Amino acid sequence: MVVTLKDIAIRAGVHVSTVSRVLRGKETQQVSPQTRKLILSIAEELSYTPNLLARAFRLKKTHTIALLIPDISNAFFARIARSIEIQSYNAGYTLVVCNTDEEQAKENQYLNSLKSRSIDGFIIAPVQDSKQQIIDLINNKIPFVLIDRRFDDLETNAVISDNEKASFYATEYLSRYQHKRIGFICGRKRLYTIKKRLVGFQKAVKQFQLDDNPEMIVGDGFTIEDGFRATQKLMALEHPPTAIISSGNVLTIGIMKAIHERDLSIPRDISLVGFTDSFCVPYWNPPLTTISHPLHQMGHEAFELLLKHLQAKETLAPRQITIKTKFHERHSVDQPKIYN
Amino acid sequence: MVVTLKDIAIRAGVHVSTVSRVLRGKETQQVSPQTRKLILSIAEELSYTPNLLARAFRLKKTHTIALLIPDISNAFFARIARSIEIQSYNAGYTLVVCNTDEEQAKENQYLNSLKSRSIDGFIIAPVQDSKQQIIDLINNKIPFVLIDRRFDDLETNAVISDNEKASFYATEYLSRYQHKRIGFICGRKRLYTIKKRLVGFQKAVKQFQLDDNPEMIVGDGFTIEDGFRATQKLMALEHPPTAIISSGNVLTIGIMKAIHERDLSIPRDISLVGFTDSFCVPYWNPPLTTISHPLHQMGHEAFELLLKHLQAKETLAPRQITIKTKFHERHSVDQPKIYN
DNA sequence: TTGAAAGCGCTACCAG
DNA sequence: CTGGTAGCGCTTTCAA
Repeated sequence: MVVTLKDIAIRAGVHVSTVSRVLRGKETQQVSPQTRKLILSIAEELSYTPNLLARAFRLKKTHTIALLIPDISNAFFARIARSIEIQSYNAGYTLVVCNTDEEQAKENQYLNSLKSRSIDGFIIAPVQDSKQQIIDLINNKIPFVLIDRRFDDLETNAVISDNEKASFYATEYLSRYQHKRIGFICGRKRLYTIKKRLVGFQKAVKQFQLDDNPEMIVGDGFTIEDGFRATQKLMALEHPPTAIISSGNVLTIGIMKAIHERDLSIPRDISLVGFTDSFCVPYWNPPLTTISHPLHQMGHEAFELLLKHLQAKETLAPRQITIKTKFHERHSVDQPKIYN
Repeated sequence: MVVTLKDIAIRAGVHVSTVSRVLRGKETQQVSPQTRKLILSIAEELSYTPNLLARAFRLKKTHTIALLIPDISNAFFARIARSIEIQSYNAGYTLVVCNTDEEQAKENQYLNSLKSRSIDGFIIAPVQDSKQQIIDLINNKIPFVLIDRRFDDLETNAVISDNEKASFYATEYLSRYQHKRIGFICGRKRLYTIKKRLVGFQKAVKQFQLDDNPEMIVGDGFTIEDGFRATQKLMALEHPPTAIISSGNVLTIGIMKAIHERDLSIPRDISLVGFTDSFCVPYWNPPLTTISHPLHQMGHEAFELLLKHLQAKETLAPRQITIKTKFHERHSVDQPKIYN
C-alpha cells in the first residue's frame, strides 16, 4: 500500500497537520525536535513519498511546464527541447512536450487541455495562424515564453534569433561570389522567422543590386516536397537563379533532390546556403554552407526566463532576448558558371 | 474566474452531483432530459472546462503516460517519441518525455518522481545498468512497455527489433564483397540491442569463416568520441579491418571522422555499414549503407500495447513484439583493395 | 508547539 | 431521477 501522511501520523501518535509541517513546512515552522525526529524516522522507515498529485491539486501548482513545438523529430526543435529538459530536470520541473504540426487547431487544443491540468508555465514556438491563444494566455496571467518566433505587435517574453541579419549576411555572402540571381525558398510564410529572413534577403537584394524579380521568392511550407516543388519552380524560370537560400532544415533535402534530378551539381552548377541545424550537415554530399542557431543557448535562456516568472511574487515585465546565429562556410558555394 | 461544477449547480438550481452526472456520467445514468439540457446550456454559457487535476486526483488516473528514452535529440528516439505522441494525442493522453542520458540514476529518479505523480503507464527504453526499477514496476503492477531493449530474463511487455538477424545479415553482406576482416564497433555493451548485434556478428564470423580476432570488436559507448577512438584502435591493429560495422547513429560520425583523418576514403579504402536511422543519411558523403528501424511502427506497437493494458480490467499477460529492420544498399561498401 | 477543521473540485455511493 | 454525504491526500488557518 501507498503510505500517506495519515499513516505516519497514526504511528507517531500525532496529527496529520503536524506531520505535514515537519515534512513540508518552511524552516521557520516551530516543531519540537523530538516530534520532528520521530516523524522523520517513521517517514524514512515507511519510505514515504508524498503524493504529488494531491499536493498539486491543493496548491494549484503542478511543477510542470509544457513545451509546444511543431515537431520533436525535427532536429531544430529536438535540440531546443533537450536543452530545456535538462534544465527543467535540474530545477525539479516535469516537462511535457507537445507537437503542433504547425496546426493552429492542435496548438489550441493542447493549450486548453494543458491549462485545465494546471500547467505552471509554457514555452511555445507558436504556429502563428492566429494570436488569439497567446492573447488569452496573457489575459489569464499564465507565465509563458515564446521561442524562435514572436508576434511583432505583441509584447511578450520571447527568445528569438537574429533571422534578418543572418539572411542579409547569407545573401551578401553569395553576392560576394558574384551571384546576381539568388532564389529564396521560404518555409511557411506566415512565420515570424520566415518573414524576418525574407526582409533580410530583400534588403540585401536592394543594397547589392541583385535581381529583384519577385519570382525569385518561392515556397510556403517546410516539407521535403515543398522544397522540391519550390526548386522546380525556380529552375523553370526563364532566368533561373545561380544560387539558392533555403530557410529550412528538411526543406533543404527537397531542394537538393530537385537539383540532383536535373543532373545539376552543387556548387558547380548552383550554389546553396541553408538555415539548417542538423548535426550531420557537415557529412552531407556536398557539405552544406549553413546558418545555424545556438539551440542550446536558446532553450537555456527561454527556460531561465520562464523560471524567473514562475518564481516571481508579482507579474514581471516581458523581455525579449535575441540570440546570434552562426555562419558556417563549407563547400556548397562557388562562383556562378552556367546561366550567367 | 474559473468555473466549477458548483457554479453550474447554483445557476441551475440543482446539486453538484447532478451536474457531474450530466457532464461526466456514463450514458446509462438516468437524468431527466430537461435538467440535462439546462445544465448543458449553462455549462456552455459559462464555458466550463473540467479541472483535470481535480479529476485525476479523485480518480487516481491522470490520463498521462511517460516515455523514458536516453536522448530525445537522437533521431532514433525522436522518431519513436513522435510516433507515440501522435497516438497518445489521438487517444486523449498527455505524454511526458524524459531523457535518461543512459544514466541509471536519472532513470530511477524519473521513475520515482513520475510514480508519485500517478502516471498511468510507461514506455521505456531502459538504461539496463540495473533491472531493479523494472522489477519494482512489475511488483507495483504499473503498466509499462519496454521499447528497443528488453531483459532476456524478465517477462515484460516489449517492442524490439531483430538486431541479431540484422547484424548477421550485414556481416554476411560484407563477406559477399570478399571482406574477411570486419571490425565491429559496439555501442554500450551492456545494452540488449548491442549484445544481440554482437551475437549476430559473431555467428556470421563463424559461419562465413571470417577473421575471428577478438580485437576486431571494439568500443563501449555511443558518442562521436567513442566512435572516433574505437576506429583509431581498429586502424592501429597490425591487420586492420577492411570493413566496419557501426552500431550507432552518432557513433558513425566519429567513425567517419577517424577514417577521413587517416586520409582513407569510403568505400575505396574501407567499407562501412551502420545501424543508423537519421533521415539525412542518403545525403551523407558518401551515402551510407545502413540498417534502419521502422521507428514509427515500433512506437505505434508500443503505444497500442500499453493502451491495451491501461484499458484492461484485469492484468494481461506480457507480450513481446519483434519488428523487422530494413537493409538499405547505398555506396559505402566495395570490395577490399588495400590491406588485402 | 500542536490539534482541529476546512476545503481544493471532483466522483461515487446510498437513500429517498 | 435527484440530493446528500463522504472522501481522495494534502496544506493552511485558527485556536488552544
